[in-house]
Amino acid sequence: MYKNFVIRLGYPTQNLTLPASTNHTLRLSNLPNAAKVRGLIRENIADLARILLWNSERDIALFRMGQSLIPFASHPEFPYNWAVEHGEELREVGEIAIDHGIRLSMHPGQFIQPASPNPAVVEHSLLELRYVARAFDLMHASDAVMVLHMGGAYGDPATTAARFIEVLSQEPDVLRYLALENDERVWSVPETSDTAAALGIPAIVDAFHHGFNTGGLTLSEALDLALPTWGNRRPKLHLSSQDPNKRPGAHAYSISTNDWKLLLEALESREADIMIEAKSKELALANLEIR
DNA sequence: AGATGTCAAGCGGAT
DNA sequence: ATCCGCTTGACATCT
Repeated sequence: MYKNFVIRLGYPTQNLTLPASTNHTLRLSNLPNAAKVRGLIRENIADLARILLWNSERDIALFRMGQSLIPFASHPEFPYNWAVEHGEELREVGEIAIDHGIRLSMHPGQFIQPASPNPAVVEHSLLELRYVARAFDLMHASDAVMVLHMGGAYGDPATTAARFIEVLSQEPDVLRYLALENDERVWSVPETSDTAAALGIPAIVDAFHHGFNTGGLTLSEALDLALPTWGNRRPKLHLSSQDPNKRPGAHAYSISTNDWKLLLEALESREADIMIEAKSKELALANLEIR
């Protein structure tokens, strides 16, 4: 049914209307309390199921799960084998997504630095990426996307990009889901697209970040470069708007009409899955006219 | 009871 | 040289 839409929309982490969150977590000091951890994970999975059903009733075809779906999943002190104990629950919630044609994603955060010169940071980062791949596997989420920034450049972007490629080329399980997103300071679309191409994976254009760090490209040119990296998969994009009362780069409550119009114009008739990153989460989708 | 500050992790940039 | 922001919920500690 969703194939009828050229543009599909989604939102991250939580639903304010229900309300429901896939990002319930706990303090590290409480991690030894396995009963507490189990309960939180079941709460995240139950809320994910509620969100997926809510989305399906409104033809919302994308959802980004919270990175704490399994809190501290990659931490060495995690108290039990989460993939075994929650495997069936993850399979069941994954089936809801499949049944309703909803594409899932996750977005490991700023501490994930696979190109770090520090081997310990690289290893922690890989553990986190493998957690995401494992969760997707257990959910049978074959079209899911693991969205990642390339992290620091350590004063030498070319060498760092080469190291990023070298490290991740050893991670076939991660590469099946991984996509590289441009950021507002360090890595622009031409750089993420080149790195992604070298790894045989796609690049996500974040239209808002692109405005701060264009790499010399218009938005339209950036899309021309990144969209083909998706091959025959539906391309993913990110969109957000500037909060007028906060520092440059801060996400607004909703999407400005102009930003939406500019992205649609740059896309022309091409299809895309657009993740809407707004403080008002699912509420921000209501004003966006899709084709 | 309610408000506040801190919590695993790493970067780049502002000051 | 130090600090802040990235994002959000949990929760220890305070009033």
